[in-house]
Amino acid sequence: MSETPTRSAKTAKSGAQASGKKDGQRRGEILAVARRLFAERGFEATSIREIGEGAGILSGSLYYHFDTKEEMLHEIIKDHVFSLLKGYEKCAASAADPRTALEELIRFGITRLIDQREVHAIVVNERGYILRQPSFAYLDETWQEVFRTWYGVLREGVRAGVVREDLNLHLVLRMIMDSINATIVWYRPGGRYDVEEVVTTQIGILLNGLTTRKS
Amino acid sequence: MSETPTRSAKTAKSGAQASGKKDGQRRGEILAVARRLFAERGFEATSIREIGEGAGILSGSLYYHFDTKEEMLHEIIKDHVFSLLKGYEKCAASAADPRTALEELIRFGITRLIDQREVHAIVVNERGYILRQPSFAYLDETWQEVFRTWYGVLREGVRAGVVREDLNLHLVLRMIMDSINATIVWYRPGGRYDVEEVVTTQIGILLNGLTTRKS
DNA sequence: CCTACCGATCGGTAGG
DNA sequence: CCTACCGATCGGTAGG
Repeated sequence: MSETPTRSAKTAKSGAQASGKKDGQRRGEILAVARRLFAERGFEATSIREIGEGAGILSGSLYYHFDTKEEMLHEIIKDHVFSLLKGYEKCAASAADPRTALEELIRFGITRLIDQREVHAIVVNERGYILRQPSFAYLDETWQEVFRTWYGVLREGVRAGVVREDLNLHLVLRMIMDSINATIVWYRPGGRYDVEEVVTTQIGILLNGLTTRKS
Repeated sequence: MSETPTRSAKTAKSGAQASGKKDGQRRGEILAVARRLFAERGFEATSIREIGEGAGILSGSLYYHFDTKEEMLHEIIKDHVFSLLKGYEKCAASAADPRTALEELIRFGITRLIDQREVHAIVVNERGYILRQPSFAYLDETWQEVFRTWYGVLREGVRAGVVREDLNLHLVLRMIMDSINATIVWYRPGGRYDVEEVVTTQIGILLNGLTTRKS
C-alpha cells in the first residue's frame, strides 16, 4: 500500500459538513489519477481533460476540488520530500557508526523511493519546471536539508577514518544521490530485479569505493 | 502537401545551387537555437515561436527549413548517440586491460557528455517522449549497442579477476551509466568543479567498488 | 459535478 | 522568408 494519498490537504473546503469526508475522498481519488499521469507523461504534457477522464468527470469539474492544475501538483509532492528528509535524519541519528549510517541511508533511500516511485518520478522528471516556479521554493530548501544530513554523516565518516579523505565530499554526495534517484527511472516492481538486489548492488559499489581500505 | 519527401534529414543540402550553402548554414543556426531551448525548457515546452524568435525569423518561416518541429529534434540528436557509441567502442578496444578500459570508458563518457551537454540533456530529459515516438527507435537500438560494449568489458574484467563477481553486472552497468548521465543535469562548466575533478571522483568511487580487493 | 463557453496558444499551412 | 490564417487544444470560468 504505497503511494496512498496524504489527505493532510485542506481537506474540507469552506462550508463542507456532511459532504466533507466524501469530498476529501474524491479529492484523493483524483490526485491518484493525476499522480499516475504526471509520472507517466509529465506535468505539462498531461491535460486536465485527461485527468478528468481518468477520474470519470469532466475537466471543468476538477475545479470544484482544486483551484489550479498546479495545486494538484503541490498536493501530490509537498509532503513527500519532507517525510523523506525525516526518514534520512532518523537513519543518520540512530546508526551505531558512520558506515552503518551510510548503509542505512542508502537502503532507506532506495526502498522508500521505489515504494513511492510515482511521486518521486514526478519530483525528478519535473525538476526543471519546479525550479522555475517560485511557489515550489520550499521543495528546494528541504532538499538542501537532505544534503546537509548526508553530508554530516560523510564528514563523521572521514573523522572516524572510515571514509576516504582524498575525494571531494560534495561531488561524492551528488553521485550517491544521483545513483539513488536514477533508480526509479528504470526500476519496475515485479520486473527482473527485486529491491534487495538493487540495494545490495548500490551499497556494494558505493560503499566499497567510499570506505578506506583495511587491507 | 504534407507527404512530399522533400529535404529529408540528411539530404538537406542536396538540390540547392548557390543558396545551398547558405541555407545549410542558416539551418545550423536555427538548430543551435532549438538545441539550447530544448535543453533548457524541454522539447514539448518549447514553442516554434520561441525558436523563431531566437533565430530572428517568424515561426512560419521555420517550415522553409524543416518539415516539422520533430524533425529539428531528430537533426539535433540523431548523430549524437551514434558517435558516442563509436567513442565507447574505441575505448573498449584500445585499452591494455579491463581496468584501464573501464577507466577510459568512464573518462570518455563524462568528458564527452559534458562537452555536448545540451544534446545530452535533451536525450536524457526527453527520454519519456522519445520512447513514445516510434520514429526514434534507432536511438534505442544504439543505446543497446552501447550497453553491450560496456557489458563486454565488464565480463572481460570478471574473467581476468579484476571485477567482482558477486554483483549483478546488469545492475552494475545501470548504475555506472546513471552516474555518468546524471552528471550533466547539475554540472555547470566554469562552476565550482572542473571536469577532471568529476572524472576522478567517479572513477574513484565506481572502480574501487568494482575491482576485486587485492589486500 | 455538468453545460457551455472564454481567450490564449499551439504546430502547421497557403500563397506569395 | 513574410503575411495571414487554420483547426485543435490548452487551462480555466460562469452559472446552475
